[in-house]
Amino acid sequence: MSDIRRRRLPRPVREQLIIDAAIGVFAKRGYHASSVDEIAELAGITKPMIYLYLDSKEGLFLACLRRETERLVTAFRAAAGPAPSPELRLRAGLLAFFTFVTDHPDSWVVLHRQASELSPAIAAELAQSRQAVLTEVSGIVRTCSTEGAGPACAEDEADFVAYTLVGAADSLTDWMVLHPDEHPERITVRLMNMVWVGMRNVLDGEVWTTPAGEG
Amino acid sequence: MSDIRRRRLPRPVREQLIIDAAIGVFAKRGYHASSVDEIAELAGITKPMIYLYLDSKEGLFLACLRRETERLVTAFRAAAGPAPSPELRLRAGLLAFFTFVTDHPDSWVVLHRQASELSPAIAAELAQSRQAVLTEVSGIVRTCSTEGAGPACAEDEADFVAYTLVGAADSLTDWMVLHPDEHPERITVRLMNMVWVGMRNVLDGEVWTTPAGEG
Amino acid sequence: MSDIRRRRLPRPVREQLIIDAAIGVFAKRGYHASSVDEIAELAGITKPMIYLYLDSKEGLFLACLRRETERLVTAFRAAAGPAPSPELRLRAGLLAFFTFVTDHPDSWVVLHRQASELSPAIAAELAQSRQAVLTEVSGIVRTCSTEGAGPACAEDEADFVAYTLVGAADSLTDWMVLHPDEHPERITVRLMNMVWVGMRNVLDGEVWTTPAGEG
Amino acid sequence: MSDIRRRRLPRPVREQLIIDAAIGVFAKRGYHASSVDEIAELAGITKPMIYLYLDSKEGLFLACLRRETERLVTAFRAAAGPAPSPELRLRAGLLAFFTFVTDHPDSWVVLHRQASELSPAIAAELAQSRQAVLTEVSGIVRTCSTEGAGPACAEDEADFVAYTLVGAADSLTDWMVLHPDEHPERITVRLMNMVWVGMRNVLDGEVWTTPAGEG
DNA sequence: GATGAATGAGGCTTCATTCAT
DNA sequence: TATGAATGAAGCCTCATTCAT
Repeated sequence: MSDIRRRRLPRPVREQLIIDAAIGVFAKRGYHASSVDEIAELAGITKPMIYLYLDSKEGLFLACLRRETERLVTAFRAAAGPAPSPELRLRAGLLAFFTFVTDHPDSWVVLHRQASELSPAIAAELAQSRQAVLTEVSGIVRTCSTEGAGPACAEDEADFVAYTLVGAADSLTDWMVLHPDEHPERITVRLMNMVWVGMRNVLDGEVWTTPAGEG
Repeated sequence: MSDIRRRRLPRPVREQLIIDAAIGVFAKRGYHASSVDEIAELAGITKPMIYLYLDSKEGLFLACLRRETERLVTAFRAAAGPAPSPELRLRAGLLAFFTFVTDHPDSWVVLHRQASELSPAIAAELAQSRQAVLTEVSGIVRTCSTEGAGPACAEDEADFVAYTLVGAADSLTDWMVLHPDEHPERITVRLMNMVWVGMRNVLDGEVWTTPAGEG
Repeated sequence: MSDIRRRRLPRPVREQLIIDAAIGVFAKRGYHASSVDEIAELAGITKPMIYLYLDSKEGLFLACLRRETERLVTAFRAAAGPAPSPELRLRAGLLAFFTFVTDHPDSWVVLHRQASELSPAIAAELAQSRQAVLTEVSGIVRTCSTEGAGPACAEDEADFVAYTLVGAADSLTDWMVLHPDEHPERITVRLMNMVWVGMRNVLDGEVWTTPAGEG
Repeated sequence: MSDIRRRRLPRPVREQLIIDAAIGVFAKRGYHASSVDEIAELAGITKPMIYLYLDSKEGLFLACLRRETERLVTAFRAAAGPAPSPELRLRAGLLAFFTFVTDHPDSWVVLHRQASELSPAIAAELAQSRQAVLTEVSGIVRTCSTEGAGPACAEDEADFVAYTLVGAADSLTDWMVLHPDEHPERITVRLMNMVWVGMRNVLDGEVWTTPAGEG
């Protein structure tokens, strides 16, 4: 009885419902191919409400970006922060990431799979969003080197490792779609296996050399 | 005489010019935000020619995809194929990739940075294109395990590693933009350093375990 | 106590405040380009109040028209009525007009500078408003002829003169903007200088003829 | 046979037809209340053609403004230029004006009866258009003073007179609508009668004074 | 007396695509 | 081989107006 057609909701509630709907459509179609009409219909209201609350299609997309970036970063920090060692922090962060992507696949698509076609304002926000993720990862990575390496050099190396990790994790979200039975835990363990040793090599400045006797 | 404005070119030549122009525009704006008008102007002809030769905007995009996929796979194979060991094949392949991206950044954007917004036909072709890259990598990876592991299992593991590698490499193309002085060779070495050891652990089925006394 | 934010004003007061705001917006933007939203905001209330009190955007504009027409006509009559001779009545009327326009430029813009784009109801009211002004002027003009000319004919001539005068005066309001130091008195005198003699010629039925030996 | 549905006209021809239609609609409804749809329908084509040729609604309006301003100014000059005396030049100019308005009433409405609601670009063009008319009139007026008065002062006076004349003439176009049997010649003569003498007083710097024994 | 929530309708603009030459 | 002319469809956005409290 309390849901007499969920009409006349207070603004903050409506806004979240609109953003929910928008994420779904933006993820499915991409920014340009999404129509505000479809988002409005999915949200159960009419277009003018979207423009009243979120200003424009661009404003709507930015709102999605901001909300989901915050959610992801929060989840990542909450998981990685309390862990007692660099190794476990990285493991916890990766697990949080794969869990987030498993639970909110649309959000991840909206955050990281938009093409290069976006307006300056959106491109800036998107870059910032991606940077926020990289910053979290890089922060952990910097604490992972065996020795306490020099700061400037270490920063560059840590960035390199962070890009590698984020790219690998992103790509593995596609692999997950092909292996729906694999749990985030398993994937995390495998990725750790794959990068943990080599990552520290890189951070410590060790250099791979062409095997003896070859090209 | 030679500058009768290069009108009346034979069809195959025109087609390549059109595809050249299209890749530039698609990379800059993304599929949906690109207009056939702009591509026609950049190619120096009128729209009806595009429709006559490539059928539709979709057909034009597919042509771009196919040509560039073939170029990339060919470069990869030419580099990796002749190398005498798995390690060197992987190294050569990665180097070929980073070199390709450095030389043809637009092509890579068109191939791997298009949003999820595309029509079924395009989405299929794009998946196939990405799969072609993954197949090459996976093929090499499968020869890298220390022991000759069981085939079925190995295939899955090799795929996992391939997704990781392609994702890492893709992401590192962004890192390259921020570090324009780093050459493909340097990046390849670093990436090898980072994954070579761990990759073989994964392929050999070794399992990372939570460090003793934690979690 | 007096600044409980002036909420809950009695209806007649609120109505005047709304009309004040509306005149400003209508003058600045024109009828169609004005939005009820902007008027409501400027008036310090919400849109439903405007609809409650003035019925519609059209009703609001009509209310502006009526109030300002009455103000202008009243000012004109008060000035022209008591003067002892036709000449002085006309002079006083013109002075009242230029003074009104100086003091209430928005009102005059709303009254006489709206495009032809208005709804029938508004167009009718606007025509009536302009006619009210013309009627005042024409009434004075009719008393200005030297001789007591025949009525029917005189009426037509007086109308002609009235249109001329009102058009001239209207146009001079633009001239005033370019010459902000000129006072209404000076302009009135000049306009009188320019039309007084010829006006009476026209009213007396004298006909200008092409100068001898030309055309 | 040559008019197999007037389709596929060359661009310059189509453009003029579009402008013709636009003037009609803009005059009837005003800029804001006019819809590009209606203009397209009246022009016998579809909207995209309008945008292809004239860029935007604003561009379309500007094209109307420019074409009609040029026509009016040309007609005015052609009439006034050759006349042998100031008086006759003014008379010829006024006659050309009233003839133009009679023949192209929509053009005049578009040129001088648009409200204050227009975009900066349009407002600027409109001001320029009105100024062009005033400049023509003012140029003639300046030659009308009895004596050769001082230039600077004379310029100001001439402007005053020009504003008066243009305003009077504009207003009389409304009067003409109520008196459809009056020909431009008659109106011109009357207006000359009304202003010729007084105008020269003003230009010569004579000052009207309140009649003795009054005020 | 006053308002926050909501909408139907319509306007400007652009795009992929085709026709006739 | 090549193009100027033309369009159907659809998208973003805004506005006057009303409902429920």
